[in-house]
Amino acid sequence: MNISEFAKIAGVSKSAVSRYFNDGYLSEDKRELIEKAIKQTGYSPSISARASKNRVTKLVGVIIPKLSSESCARAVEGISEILGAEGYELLLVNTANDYSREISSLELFRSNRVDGVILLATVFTELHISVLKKMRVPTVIVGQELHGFNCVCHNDYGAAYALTSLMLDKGAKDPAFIGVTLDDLAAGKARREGFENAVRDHGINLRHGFTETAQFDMASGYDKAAHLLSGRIKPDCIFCATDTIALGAMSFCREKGIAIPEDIMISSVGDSKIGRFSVPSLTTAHFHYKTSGINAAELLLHDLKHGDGVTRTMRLDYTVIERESTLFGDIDQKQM
Amino acid sequence: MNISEFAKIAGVSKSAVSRYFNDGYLSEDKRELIEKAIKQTGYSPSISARASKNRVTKLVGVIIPKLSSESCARAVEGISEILGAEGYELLLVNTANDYSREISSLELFRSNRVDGVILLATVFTELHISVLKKMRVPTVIVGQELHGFNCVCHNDYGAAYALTSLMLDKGAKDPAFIGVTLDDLAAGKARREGFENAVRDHGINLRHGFTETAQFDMASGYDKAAHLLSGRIKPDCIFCATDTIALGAMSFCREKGIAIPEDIMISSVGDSKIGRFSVPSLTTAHFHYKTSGINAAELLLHDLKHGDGVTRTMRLDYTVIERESTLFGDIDQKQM
DNA sequence: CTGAAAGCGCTAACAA
DNA sequence: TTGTTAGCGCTTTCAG
Repeated sequence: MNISEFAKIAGVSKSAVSRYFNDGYLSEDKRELIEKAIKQTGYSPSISARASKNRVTKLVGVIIPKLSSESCARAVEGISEILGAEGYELLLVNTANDYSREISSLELFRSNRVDGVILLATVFTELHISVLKKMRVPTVIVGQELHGFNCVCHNDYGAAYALTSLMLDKGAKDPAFIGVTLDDLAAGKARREGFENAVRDHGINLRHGFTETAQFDMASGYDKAAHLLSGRIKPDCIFCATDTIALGAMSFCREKGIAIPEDIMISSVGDSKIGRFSVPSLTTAHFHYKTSGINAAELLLHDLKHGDGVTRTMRLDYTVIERESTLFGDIDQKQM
Repeated sequence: MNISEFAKIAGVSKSAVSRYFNDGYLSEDKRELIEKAIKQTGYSPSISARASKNRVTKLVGVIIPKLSSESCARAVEGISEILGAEGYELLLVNTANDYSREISSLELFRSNRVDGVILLATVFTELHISVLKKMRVPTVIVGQELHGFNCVCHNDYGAAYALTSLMLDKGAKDPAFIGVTLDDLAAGKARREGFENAVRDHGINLRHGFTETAQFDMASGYDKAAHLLSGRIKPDCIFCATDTIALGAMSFCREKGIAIPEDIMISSVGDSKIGRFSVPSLTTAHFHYKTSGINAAELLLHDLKHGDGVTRTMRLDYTVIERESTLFGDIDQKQM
């Protein structure tokens, strides 16, 4: 059923039908005729054809590294909420941590198919930046900061600094660090700097060999903790770049009978659900992932409506959540 | 930049360009000319215009109740993996548990915009069914069984039966149940029937008042457990329809000093990550959510390629994972 | 306010 | 193999 056919059934002209579904410069009579015909036929105009004429798809491309990661899912929920309310739909690409797919998806989105793009970013290569520069649709980056682009990011440095300080203020003297690749400027570099500066500002010398670099998974956290805790001299607190890594480290401690927090304190960033239920529960920094999605969507909408060429960076702050893994004394006082 | 303009630059005809991007019935000379021009201009054909001609969008609509739920995320990952490999992209709608949005999304997808639809279903109303019947594009339902439609579902009944039996075989005599609305035929009705039949088959009379209906969240699991455990006569095992509910119930027990599994055994369905790290860890049935997404995508592709009008139902089996919450004796033997 | 007609960017049938 | 030409279904002038 196309517009001509439908117009014939309704007894009006094609243009009248088109107007009905668009601006609506139409008399009541025609309007009623058309409505009646819609009830009969169930006609609805072809979105593809409309997109082809208008050059507006009402689609936003969303590129994410891993859908089953809690932070990603939350951010996408936020994006979906805002964009959905404005009549946009999401074209979702799950790269499954294959960063080359980020590039190819960006290229796919570059000149057509979508009206805008939101990229949940991890690592930026030269290629990323060159493709991003060529984007012809508004684009927002979430989770990383890249000068000259719209960004919504988290205060990674601050969170790491605060959590490390928390442990040192509680009397830890020999801190260690398990981080992720420094290629990841946010989760890698910024969190490491936050840790290191907190240590330095507390007048402590970071011991050589007390800095590890893990993958983004639990097994790796386990291994790195094993390495840190195998020497003669052992750290009395560990700051981990992610909850997942911390959970792996805790798993090692539990196995070896190393008491948390008595023998060693542990904290990390992310506030994942599991950290609330692990034993001990995990001291962490909550990042407002859903909010970051919401803000990214709003930034994009702004650009879509009045693309003023000005790029904006928005940094969301964290909330420290202290739980058992750094809590001396009243262990029963578990926070959820 | 449109095809005519580009054809002029490349020094070939429009059709040659079109052929280059499609079947490729083309001489090497032309091919090279076009490739050179692409490098110069970065031209790529408009997907919208192509969709408008072809009536093929290479888009599949995916409707899900809650993206941040582990099971959903995993299923979508599976879908994305298979469909992505075939050049399809996902149009994702997150209904945020608002079931009326399922209807409106289905209607949106009904006649255009997407080539096919995958619905992660929860509850079927009359309206759902009537809209589903009117779908003009291939549709696959995941997580529920609905006669006359393509379905990929889980063995809810069997999992509930198996877990309940496991607890009764270990000596529990007085089982209780915390389920969800029976409107949800899979997670609600089938799991409840699995529980009840296992109880009956063990020659046990289910005590009046030992059947509760909760929401899909932890707080509700907590409340229902409180209710079950407040009477004079207390159950010695609880089967919960979902891990989330079980975690809530465990939280109540922990607070009241009720020992799991010594005083009461608990098991549930889902194998969520948290259940692996909770204390005690949770005995559960693993459902292959990602596989269900993969199979749904494959079913859809089959229909897309040679829509033979035959509807298929695929039921995936479960794997029982026994952990501490039903494990007497060697409590240290924690399974991850 | 309305309908006819031109045109969006692309594909496909056709004749060469 | 190629270019010309006639569409796809819709929107948008442009007269009236």
